[in-house]
Amino acid sequence: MPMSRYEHRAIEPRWQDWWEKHKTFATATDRTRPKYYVLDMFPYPSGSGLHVGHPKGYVATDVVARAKRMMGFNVLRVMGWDSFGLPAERQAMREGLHPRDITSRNIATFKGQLRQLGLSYDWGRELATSDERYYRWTQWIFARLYEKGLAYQAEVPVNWCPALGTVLANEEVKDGVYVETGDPVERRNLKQWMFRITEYAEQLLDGLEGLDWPEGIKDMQRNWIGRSEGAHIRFPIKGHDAHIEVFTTRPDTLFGGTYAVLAPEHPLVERITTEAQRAAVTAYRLEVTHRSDRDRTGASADAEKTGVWTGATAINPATGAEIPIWIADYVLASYGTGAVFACPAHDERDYAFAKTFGLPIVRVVEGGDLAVEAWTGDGAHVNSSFLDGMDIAAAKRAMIAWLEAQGHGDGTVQYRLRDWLFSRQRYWGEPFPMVFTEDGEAHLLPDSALPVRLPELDEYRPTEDGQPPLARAAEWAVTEFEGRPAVREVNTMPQWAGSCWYYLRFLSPNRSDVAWDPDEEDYWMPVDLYVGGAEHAVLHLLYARFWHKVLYDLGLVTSPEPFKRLFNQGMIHANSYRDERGKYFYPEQVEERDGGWFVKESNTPVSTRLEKMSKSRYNVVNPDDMCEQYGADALRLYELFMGPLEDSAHWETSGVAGTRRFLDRVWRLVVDPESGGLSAKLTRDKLDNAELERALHAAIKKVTEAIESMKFNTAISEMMIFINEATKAEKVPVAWIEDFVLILNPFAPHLAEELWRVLGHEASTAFAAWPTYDEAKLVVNTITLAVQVNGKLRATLILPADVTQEAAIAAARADENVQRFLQGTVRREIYVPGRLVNIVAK
RNA sequence: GCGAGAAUGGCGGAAUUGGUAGACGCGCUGGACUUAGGAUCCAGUGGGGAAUCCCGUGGGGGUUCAAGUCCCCCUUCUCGCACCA
Repeated sequence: MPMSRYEHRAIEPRWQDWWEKHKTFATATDRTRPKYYVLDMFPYPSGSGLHVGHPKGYVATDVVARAKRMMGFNVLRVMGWDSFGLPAERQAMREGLHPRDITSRNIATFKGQLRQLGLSYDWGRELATSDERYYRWTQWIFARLYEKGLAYQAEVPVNWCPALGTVLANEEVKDGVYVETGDPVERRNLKQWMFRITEYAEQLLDGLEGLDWPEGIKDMQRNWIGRSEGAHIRFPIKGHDAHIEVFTTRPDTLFGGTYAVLAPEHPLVERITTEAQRAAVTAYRLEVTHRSDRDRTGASADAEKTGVWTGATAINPATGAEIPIWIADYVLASYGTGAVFACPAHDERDYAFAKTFGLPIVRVVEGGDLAVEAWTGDGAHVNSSFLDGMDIAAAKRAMIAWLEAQGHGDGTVQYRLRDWLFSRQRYWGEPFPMVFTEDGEAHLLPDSALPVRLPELDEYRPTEDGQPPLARAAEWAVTEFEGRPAVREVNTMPQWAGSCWYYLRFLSPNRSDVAWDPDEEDYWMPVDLYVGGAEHAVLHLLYARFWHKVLYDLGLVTSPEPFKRLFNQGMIHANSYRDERGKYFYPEQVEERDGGWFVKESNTPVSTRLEKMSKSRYNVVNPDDMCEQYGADALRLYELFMGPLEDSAHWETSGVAGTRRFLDRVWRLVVDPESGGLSAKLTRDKLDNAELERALHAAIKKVTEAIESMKFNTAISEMMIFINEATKAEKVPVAWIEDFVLILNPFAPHLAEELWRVLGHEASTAFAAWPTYDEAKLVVNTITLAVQVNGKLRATLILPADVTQEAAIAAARADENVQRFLQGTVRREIYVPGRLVNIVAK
């Protein structure tokens, strides 16, 4: 039964079923072709489903995947679920269901939504991190890290979030609140699992060099790792058989060091505080522990300083002078050695501190005005004995050499990166493969004991005495280890764990004997293109690189870096509407008139602004509605046509109507409205229409290049130009339309498949050969030459493309309008072949 | 405060990287076909102007025959980091 109109509601589900039935996108096993592994950052399957912002990256990778298949690559294109995590646990508590049920329900929603978009995933490789067939291997990798000495337990001051009843990683806390929910976070000392990611700081830094990642993301990682070169210097403490070890990046300023500062938590504080100062020190330390993180971080270098003198003094090894030892919370216990020497003349923080407490300021570098502020710029050293006259770089080298020779210190490298806090007090996460015997010793379970399954619980809150929820599973927790009674670790792993290695599990997701097949790994890795949001710039991407580097060192993977190329798609924003009181309204509740926006029913004025899409802002656009009304192909096209993929974009549903109109024009060009067969406009004859043919080749070229450059918006506009020209043309050769349908295929696959059938082809477009363009066809035989006089456009001439410089200039000078402006002597004539002539006159 | 990026019609955005600014799309205006159209097609659409002209890429300077593009200064916005010694 031929169809005469473009009925996306019939076409799209039909092709989705067809692809599924024919396993069109099952990953090829042929190893003779080049491979291409294109990966989306897999989503957390939330309860609210997808909005149109989510698929932007998925559509982009789908275009790449589909085009690469047509170009002869074996493509690995997969999707899975980052399905452990807090929201499912909270939703479970609200609804009285098990997080597992919540999770599978949410996954079904997400999967249905993705399926509607016609994304060419190999669903046979679907995985979920909360599936025990998956997390068994997450535990297995933990075991490898533990064996390598990279996992350890420590009593550490942690970010405790009372509202959630869990600790959070440093990266998850900003300005004293949990970045996801805004709940306040406080400091507590707890025994936690840590990863020695700091041991890999240098490698993680160096590895960035060769990666094809956005420079901004690489910078953020460099910044996060925070390598700084400097020195450790030892200051003997007067009257104690002990010394303070400080870290400094400015050993050259040692002669200006007039006091030392310890972090309030520093272990030496207790020992060196004098009786006279003890009360003040104790009070200050207490005050600091009560001070929230928000107060303590987030202050700038010149912020007002607090602190207390310990009563003790140290000897400056350079000057031999006695300097007071203070404690102050501007010195962080967790960075460097938790102690600094202060050179107030040349450090903003020390300057602010010295001014507050009237401590001496001694200049050792020329420059600036110390009466006003610290001088941190370069200059000749003064008051510095053997350093006098040197600039900073030279003085640093000289000082480090001197310290090392005298045994007072060493040149060293320090990282800002901290060890990774890896345990959470949650239920819905991976259990650790660890037990503790009665002596308190931790033991790694053998691989044969994996997976350590989550026990069934009906209550996911922490216990009354503050233990993690797993402590409620008494029967589960009590076990034995090598015949001795033991208890299981009741913390679980953070959500980052599963996403650290999922790209490897996709290689052999159904193997129960190995985490991944080494041959598959050798063939497919590294990921050729990884697309996702920039919000994962430091967290997920740094953690995953860390695990990968460990696996590389263990010989378990063959590539030192997991993601060769990274691309961050921008977010989609939409207008939101709210009244004075902050109440939001749905777009269909408001209307625009007289230059303002009003609620239709009440005439209440509302203000509009562009915001991130979210349920609470009433500005979410649902892809299901778009698929229903305009079709998945139109939606896919609009997602990419909005603007450069990396930019954030402003959603306008009318734009989807625009890409839909384009697809309608394509349809009408090919399909006869009466018969449903080929349009009479199409011809099997050869046709001499250089303009149209050029437009086709321009489109093929642009689309081909877009697969590498990811500049899909301009590629789509080039396809539109071809269709506009073809619509105007009397006749269009079938062969040209066929090429066009093939380049359209990655963007609008349902329509392309349908038209491909109408054009008489039996096979799917999925593996049709990618059209090639001919540079010769792109050459035009006439050029439009811009003619300028003194840089101003005075005429445009149509000339043969092979016009000589002389002929072009002659034609330009002959032009009537040019003549009018050509007064005075011609000083110069500039000719840019094929583009313009500029005549410079008097 | 430090670091990175951005600013082009009513709107989203193009511009071979120094060579006709505004491609393509949205929106808008007019027309055609229509009982009707939120369908389709055609024409127009940066501003000013009768004009073959003038002005115009956040603002100010500069380099150049020629600047959205290069250099200097400023403004605004976005993102990241933020007492890391």
